[in-house]
Amino acid sequence: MAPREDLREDLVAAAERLVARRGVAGLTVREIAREAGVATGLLYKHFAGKEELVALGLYAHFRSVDARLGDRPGPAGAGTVEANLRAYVTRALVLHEAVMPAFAGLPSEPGVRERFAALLDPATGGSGLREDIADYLGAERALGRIAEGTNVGTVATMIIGACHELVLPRPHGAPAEVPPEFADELVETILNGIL
Amino acid sequence: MAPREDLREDLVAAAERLVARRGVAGLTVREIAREAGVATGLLYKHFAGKEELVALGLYAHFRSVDARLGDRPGPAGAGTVEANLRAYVTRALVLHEAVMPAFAGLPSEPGVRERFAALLDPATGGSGLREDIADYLGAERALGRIAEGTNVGTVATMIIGACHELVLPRPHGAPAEVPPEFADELVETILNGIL
DNA sequence: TGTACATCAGTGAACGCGCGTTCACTGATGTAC
DNA sequence: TGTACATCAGTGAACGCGCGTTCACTGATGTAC
Repeated sequence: MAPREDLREDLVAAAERLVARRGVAGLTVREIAREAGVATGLLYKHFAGKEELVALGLYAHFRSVDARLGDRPGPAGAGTVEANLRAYVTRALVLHEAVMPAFAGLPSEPGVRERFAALLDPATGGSGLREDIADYLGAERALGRIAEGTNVGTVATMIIGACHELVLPRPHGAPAEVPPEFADELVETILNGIL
Repeated sequence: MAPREDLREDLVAAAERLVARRGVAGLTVREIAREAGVATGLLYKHFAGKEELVALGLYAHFRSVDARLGDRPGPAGAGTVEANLRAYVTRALVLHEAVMPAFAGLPSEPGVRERFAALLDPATGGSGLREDIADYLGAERALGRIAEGTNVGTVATMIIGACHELVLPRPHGAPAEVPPEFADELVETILNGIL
């Protein structure tokens, strides 16, 4: 039989589709092989085992969503801080909505989590967006466009955390839907406070 | 053999200890039975199955942590808004730190999640703390101690989300440690903004 | 009080299942002559 | 070109394992006489 040179990529792509569709929890090698249209055993000719393949599929999904986000907001100094922050909030919401279901099952799969972490850029550690926001705010602070005493790390955590929280599945089934004015309200509060 | 009247409670307590120690992911009925000091089969004389028992153990853990938190901050109008909010942030941090590891595996166990959700007060839906904070802020707003236009739901989401985010396990192993000044910084930003 | 029996809380080996993984096999292709 | 053979990508039944669940059994207790 003729060798398929791209079979490794096909298998990763199959895993990626399944991860995007149903998350890492409960995936089976038989399912992935069926999705790729090959026999189960073939998988072990290309990967150390299920965990490596699933981690690669998850990573591919993550990268794909990240790439779809387009250019980063900013740079600092351009436009208004308000508009830039709103763009970052929207970015965080889209990222979390697209990626959350896939990641939900990760804590139950320590092997996959470790392999996935090893694939991430060690510098950013996978929380790239949080660092992006903190860096952006640090630059604005240096330009004097936000308060001197601002703790940019805390603010970045608040923004990411609020998006995360909003998208998180509630105990009763599906996550609450995101109110359309959420990004506006969030940025307004961050900029002006509530006093 | 003499019937043990409190065996049902013993089994739930055993499940609670294991859930608190290692989370819901990967628990086995044999483990729970061993922890309770009884034979595996006995479990099925008291519960519909593993999922019911684990859900009850998780609920007991949740209630136990919640009870340990003590009285709610507030009421609105008393003390300063700053001090009250700081108390709520501390409360949210403690709750998340104590409860997060146990809940981490829930998305992979839909049966347990459903049974757990059914145990929660249908009114609060398990996000009781978020509602508490929103209610508190609503009352302060009515008293004129915070800005009239404040969207209390968004602010509550930001507070809970930031605590959640901070406590969440990172891709690389354990969660980042909580900086001691985090609560102060968070409240300061919420109150005054960053402009 | 003593004895025979019924009850039933509790036991734990056994069952069925689905999983990740292995491995003896297949058959199309490339090569030697 | 035709033929015999080696190669090796790909197959999928079979294996071993751990799981949730079941069920025939045990033996201490309560009861009847």
